[in-house]
Amino acid sequence: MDNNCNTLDSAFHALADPTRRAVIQQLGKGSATVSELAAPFDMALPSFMKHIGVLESSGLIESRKIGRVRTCEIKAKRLADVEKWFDEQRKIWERRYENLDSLLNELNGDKNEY
Amino acid sequence: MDNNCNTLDSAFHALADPTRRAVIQQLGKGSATVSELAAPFDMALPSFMKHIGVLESSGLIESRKIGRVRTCEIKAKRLADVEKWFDEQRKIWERRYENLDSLLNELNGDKNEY
DNA sequence: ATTATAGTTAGCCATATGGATAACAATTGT
DNA sequence: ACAATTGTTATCCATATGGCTAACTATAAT
Repeated sequence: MDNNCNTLDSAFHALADPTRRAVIQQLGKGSATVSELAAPFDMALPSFMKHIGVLESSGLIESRKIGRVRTCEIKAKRLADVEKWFDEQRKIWERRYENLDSLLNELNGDKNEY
Repeated sequence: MDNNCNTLDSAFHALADPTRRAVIQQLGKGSATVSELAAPFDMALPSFMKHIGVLESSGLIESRKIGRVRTCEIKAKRLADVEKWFDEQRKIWERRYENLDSLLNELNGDKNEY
């Protein structure tokens, strides 16, 4: 996987915002309209729509308008693409450890570093 | 996991840049100094150092200076924290599918949507 | 036909981001 | 001592981001 990758750039950027993550989480439960999605947030609609725009142009969601209502749904595949990046990183850095034990030890060690 | 979470904000933001993802990938292979990490990039050192700063303040890497050399290492746990967010999302949206087959069908369907 | 609903478009604004250069430490090598 | 190496600090700059309001369009609903 290429790190110099627009897809990952925009997906990670889209996820770097609590409003947008919350939208993703909500859409994980099922499709929803823009105003349904916007309801929990204390934010003007045009501002909220920008978040929808960022999510959609990142490929994490998709939407279509029927009548005056725009309905959004999550795109499972794009989330999977991002996870794949993590899988690949893990493969790389797990090579440094002879066995799973030393890896787990490092993970546990980190918990006590602060 | 709370979506309104500074840790995720800064980690996702840190990963939303190809230079920084490449640094993470390189550090996955082992610790390295700032100038070693900077070498592949056509970028002034102060600019590159900002990326290191972003990565470090996100908790994805850690560094310490010995003499005049600053050595960086990856922090496995923070990457794992981010992956955990994906795990939780997957748990949520997998509830919508009765079985793995319909899930896989949607994933395959997405491949042919363009 | 009016009115209410659901988005959209167009600006505006403050701050953050990602890059640069120039000048300055502080170590290390000769 | 002097020079080279390795970062660091201080500005500066253009653009992007995330919020707002005001005014608008298009589609129901009454």
